[in-house]
Amino acid sequence: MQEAKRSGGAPAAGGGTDAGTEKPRRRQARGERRIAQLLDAAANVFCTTGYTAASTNSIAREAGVSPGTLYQFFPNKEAIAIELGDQLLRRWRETYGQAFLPVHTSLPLAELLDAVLDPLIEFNQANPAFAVLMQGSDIPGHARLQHEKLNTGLVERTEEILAGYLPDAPPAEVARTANTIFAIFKAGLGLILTHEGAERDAYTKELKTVLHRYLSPLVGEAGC
Amino acid sequence: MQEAKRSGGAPAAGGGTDAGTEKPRRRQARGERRIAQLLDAAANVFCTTGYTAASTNSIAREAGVSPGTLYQFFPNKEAIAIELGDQLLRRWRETYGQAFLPVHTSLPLAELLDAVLDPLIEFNQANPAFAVLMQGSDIPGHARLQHEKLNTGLVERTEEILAGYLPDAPPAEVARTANTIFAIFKAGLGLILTHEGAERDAYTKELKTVLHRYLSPLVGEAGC
Amino acid sequence: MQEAKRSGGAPAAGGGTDAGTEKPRRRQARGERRIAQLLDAAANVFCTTGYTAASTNSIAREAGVSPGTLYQFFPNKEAIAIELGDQLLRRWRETYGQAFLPVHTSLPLAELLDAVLDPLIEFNQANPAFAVLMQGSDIPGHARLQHEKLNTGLVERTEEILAGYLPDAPPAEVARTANTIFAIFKAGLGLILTHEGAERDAYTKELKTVLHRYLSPLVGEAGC
Amino acid sequence: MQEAKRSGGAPAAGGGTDAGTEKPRRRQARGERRIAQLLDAAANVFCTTGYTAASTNSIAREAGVSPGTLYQFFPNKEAIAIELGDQLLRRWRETYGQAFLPVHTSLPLAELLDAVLDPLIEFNQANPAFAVLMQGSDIPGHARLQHEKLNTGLVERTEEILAGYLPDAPPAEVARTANTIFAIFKAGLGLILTHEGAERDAYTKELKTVLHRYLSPLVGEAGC
DNA sequence: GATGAATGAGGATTCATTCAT
DNA sequence: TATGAATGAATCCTCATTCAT
Repeated sequence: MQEAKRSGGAPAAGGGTDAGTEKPRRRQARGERRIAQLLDAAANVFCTTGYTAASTNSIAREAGVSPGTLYQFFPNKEAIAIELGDQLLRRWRETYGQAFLPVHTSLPLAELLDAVLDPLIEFNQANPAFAVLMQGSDIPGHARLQHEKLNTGLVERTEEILAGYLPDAPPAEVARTANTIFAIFKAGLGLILTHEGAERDAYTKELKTVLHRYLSPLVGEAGC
Repeated sequence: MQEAKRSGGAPAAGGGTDAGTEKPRRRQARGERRIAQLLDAAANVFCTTGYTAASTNSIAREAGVSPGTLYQFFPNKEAIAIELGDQLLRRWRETYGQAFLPVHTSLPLAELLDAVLDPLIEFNQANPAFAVLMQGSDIPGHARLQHEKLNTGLVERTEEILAGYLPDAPPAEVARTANTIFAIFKAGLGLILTHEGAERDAYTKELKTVLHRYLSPLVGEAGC
Repeated sequence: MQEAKRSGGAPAAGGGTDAGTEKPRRRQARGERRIAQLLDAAANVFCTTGYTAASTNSIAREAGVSPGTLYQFFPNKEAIAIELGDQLLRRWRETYGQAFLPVHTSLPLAELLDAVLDPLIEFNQANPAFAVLMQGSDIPGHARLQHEKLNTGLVERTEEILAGYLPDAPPAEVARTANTIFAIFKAGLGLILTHEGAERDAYTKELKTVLHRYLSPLVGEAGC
Repeated sequence: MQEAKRSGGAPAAGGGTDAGTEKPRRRQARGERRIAQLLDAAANVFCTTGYTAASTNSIAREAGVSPGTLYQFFPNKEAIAIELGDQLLRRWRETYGQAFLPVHTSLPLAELLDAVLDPLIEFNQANPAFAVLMQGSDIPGHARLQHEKLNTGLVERTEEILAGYLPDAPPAEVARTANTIFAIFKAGLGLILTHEGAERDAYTKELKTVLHRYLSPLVGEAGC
């Protein structure tokens, strides 16, 4: 689950390929594991109780470590959320990120939506904390977390794709459209994640329908 | 500071205007005022800090009463949120509710959307706590609050209207569509409330566009 | 020990002499008692462990109340020290303060020293926390506490008396002399309070000797 | 940052000059360096935050080593303070100590004071931790640290000098006088170290004045 | 009904110290 | 030796809730 970073290599001292950059760590094998444990635990707790109600003690307990251990790796609760967001975004990019580059060339809208949404939804199902942090209507002073990292990343990506389809639209309008798309996506994602089985699929389809109908006039496709 | 309301008066019984229907709760006028004070304060505090971070003490302070007084009217924090939701829903119905009944007859979609959304948005601007409680991504065990009251109320209303337009659709589909509409509405409302001036208007328009494009095929109108 | 504030009067509502000024309190009889208890406890704990090592929980425990109760009256540890300092200074002034006014007229130095030091030493023996707060080499950011309250009060008083004796000295020099006197006093007080019986008396005498010899040339008295 | 002093020369034992007595601790050169590092760091931290508020972790961090390393050389925080006091006293003796032996022969008081105080003040300016540990009004159970080491050392030295001047005084009185002198010195030192430039010099002079006036009658000199 | 005092468990965070590597 | 991870009790402080007046 958390072993995504250093696949190969000796467990203690990181092989020999990039010797030199590894000096200031050393005994961090254990530490890295702990960090992963803690982030996992935080993801669970954030999903279960939300950010505000999540206590650092409960995260530590969930991770099976003492409170002090948590604070050896994170200076406070916010830092945990930030690092978790970063990690999820990184993981997202590593997992699906590359697939996006070719996407926005000039696919038909329906296929574009499939290509973009399916991986996102899949990733959110596998990492429900992602949605929690994106939504983040819980996190005090959340603009920092939300817009600087998770959302900005995705909104900007949306803007880029959008700009490819709407080269003539004024940037403010593109931004507004991207925000709207993203808000709709989050709303639909909420419905998808709170349903299961056939209903979940139906809501997935519905989300695509909404976005297709919203966007087809913009990109000059027949929506009817 | 806090004893400003204890005018004179007998401890148990006061006026006499509405005797008859209201007999056993005469001197509850004071109580009603207290409740209104407290709910107002709660609305402010919930908007400012969110539900979880709002403390009952801060609500009492904001209301200018003591913590003990708060607990004379509400058994716990959750009850405050529930009652606030009820009150807002009641207020909503009192203010705009009647106007809805005739609405869903057979207006063109665009006008229906105006007729439904404009009051809702207006009401949410005036009562931002409404949005907070609707969104409610803060409130632990929120399904109870959300779906039992605010949302259900509005979603059901949406379903009713929708059913008027789609008499042949299976109920499950109507429900799903209503949920989708409502989710989109909340998402758009979030954008609207977090922007101001021209941007706010633009997002309002965008929300209507989204819904119009989503719904026009359903209701058999030309959307293109 | 802490009943110095409202000697006479009914326990609950403070007699009738100053009716009118008592409104905004009401149930604070209990509260005042608690505050006194807490300040007493703080005095003990500060004396025993010093400011930094004193924990708010230990103060509450010493006072026989829960931590929460402490925080109903004091926002934090510093506030306790400040209020304790204020209370001690107030008590000092109430107890001996008036006696000082006539003092500095034109007593012979030896008698002035007796008149000033004996009450101060006596008061410090009765209220050892006074010395702790004066010394205050413990309290972080202590300039606020020390110089604004306890010390300033006494140093200024020293300056005034001194200025009476040295009308021609430049103010900077008077200030320096006052600081020196006060520092010597605190040093001597430390010795006095850490000894007992005959030794204590001997150190008291020694302190007076030091100050007498230091000051007699200044005030134009034969010191030899 | 912290290894700035290890210029040439082994500080205590290292080198090779006195081989023979030091045989079994060859490779302790590293250890000595570590200890010096740690004590330096402790001195800084104690000066900055005081003993109680200084954390062993912060000392280790300031020294650029891990907490575990610190505990390889010191069993606990108190031991660090004790060893630091010892080291400072040793350093004091190495630097100025010898000069004292001839001092107390029979200098005039004013010159004696210069001869004793100037180096002490200078040393304290260079090693502010010395004053912190001497004062030590922070250190819980400080009698141990204070009187067993720093202070005793200096007080005893004062007693010796004093006894040279007052051969007929009873020892208890000599001890009391020495304590008084030392207390005055510490008080004056506090004033000196908290002022700068001309004020610092003025307070230095004032301290000498105080002591001169206090002592001249004792040693049979004309103080007027 | 109203007040404000009282509670104590729980929150985030730190710290002296120990342990595995 | 040195490291840095680990601990858990203790720190300050808050909070929902209750109680005496």
